[in-house]
Amino acid sequence: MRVLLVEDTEGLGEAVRDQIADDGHAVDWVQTLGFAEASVQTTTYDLILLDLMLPDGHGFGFLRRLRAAGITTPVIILTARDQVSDRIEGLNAGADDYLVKPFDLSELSARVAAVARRYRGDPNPVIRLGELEVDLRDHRIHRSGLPIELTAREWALFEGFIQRPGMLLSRSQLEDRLYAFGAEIESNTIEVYISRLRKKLGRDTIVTVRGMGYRLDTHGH
Amino acid sequence: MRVLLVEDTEGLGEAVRDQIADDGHAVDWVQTLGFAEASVQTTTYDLILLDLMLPDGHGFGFLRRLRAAGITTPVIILTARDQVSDRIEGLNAGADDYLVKPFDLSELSARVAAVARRYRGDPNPVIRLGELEVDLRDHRIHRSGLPIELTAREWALFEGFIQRPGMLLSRSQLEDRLYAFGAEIESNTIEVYISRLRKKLGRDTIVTVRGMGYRLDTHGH
DNA sequence: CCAAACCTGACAGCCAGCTGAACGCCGGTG
DNA sequence: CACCGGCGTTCAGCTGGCTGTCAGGTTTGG
Repeated sequence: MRVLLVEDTEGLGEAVRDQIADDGHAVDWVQTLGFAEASVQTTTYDLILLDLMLPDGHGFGFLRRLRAAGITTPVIILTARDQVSDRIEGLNAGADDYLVKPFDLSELSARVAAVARRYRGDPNPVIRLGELEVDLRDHRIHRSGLPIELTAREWALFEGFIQRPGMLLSRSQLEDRLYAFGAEIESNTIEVYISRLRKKLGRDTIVTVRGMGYRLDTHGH
Repeated sequence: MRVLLVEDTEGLGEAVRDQIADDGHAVDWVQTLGFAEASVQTTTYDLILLDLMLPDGHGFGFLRRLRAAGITTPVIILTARDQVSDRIEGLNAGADDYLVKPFDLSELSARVAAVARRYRGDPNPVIRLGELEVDLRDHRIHRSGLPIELTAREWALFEGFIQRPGMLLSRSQLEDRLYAFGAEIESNTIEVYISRLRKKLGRDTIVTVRGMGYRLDTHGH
């Protein structure tokens, strides 16, 4: 998918861009409504991620102009506040979904994936990994035919591995998946969850790369 | 099944047409109410998918004229998310189901399949689920042979589970079934209805997936 | 053989979810 | 017109299990 990210905050913008790119989408990142307008006129996007408070105006106007111009590209709004009126107004302005900052990156991935699935009409993808069968949509896992229960956090972490099989994921990347932006964690929580996942899914499922991070064992052996 | 698709948006129309065709149905796609009226006069359809905002008028008028003419063909309405009151009005006008754009194509397939099952008088228009027998067409449920009464809301919720047995449904997905799209952010209404359904249908019928949503227990126990 | 990095069992606090109860609204009824 | 019963929604108290932390053990690399 081709994604336009409209976000003026440096740190957040980078994190979002990298995450979406890692998910396999092409991202154009602009920081003002002016650039956004120019981009949508020259390029056809499959999804727009739109921050509302921007240096040169409010995102609603941009969204309304889009819709008025007959552009039906799905739009997910990113906003700082939990203002209910914002949410309703956003949906009325033609937004498709809504993410309240701070959000964690797995949440973002999930929403973007939902749009992508809609876009491609993809059916339910079941991934096979050694003796594991993973149903991404239904959040179900079977190991040698037996169902395995994962908690919310365990799933969020494991999903990160599944979506990037064999790729090295640093601890901070994994932390960003589990926790809202900025809310860094002090202790060895990631290690604990890795441990819990290994206990449930098999010792060799996740491989430690000492000093670097973890990766999923794709040989599934 | 023979399906009439009334939808003026090019991209969406194509996607829907292809999806339904892939499901093995014959699709006629028209882009105006005028063509739609002409089509229903010359052909008998088993299902009509109806967009509401069309270049030559609003879909409700068409739907009402259909019903007034004694045509009982099932109608599924497709509409944008910003028309909150549409759902209630649509159901009053004689619609059978309701899909909010943008929707998942697999979601569409599920609803169409539900109609198909209902319409064809399938060998089993009654779904069996453990000790439950569910009659989708008549909205009747028997548990171990004894009739069970569900209220409107309870049925709306339960139907969502029945149409996608075993699939994980998030709270917001379930809320979307009960309300066109309200701001029902802070309330445990869904939990209350889950609780009531469990009381009527059996504790194990609906399984909680903590932090993620609910799913129907397909093992029926 | 040492230090750093990592693993994992245990545990207390907390939060998501469950449910009985109450309230207001609506349509039907006497 | 007042009453009544059913339905939808909200609230509050409760509970179980998830979560994050720590401590002590184990592995790895140099």
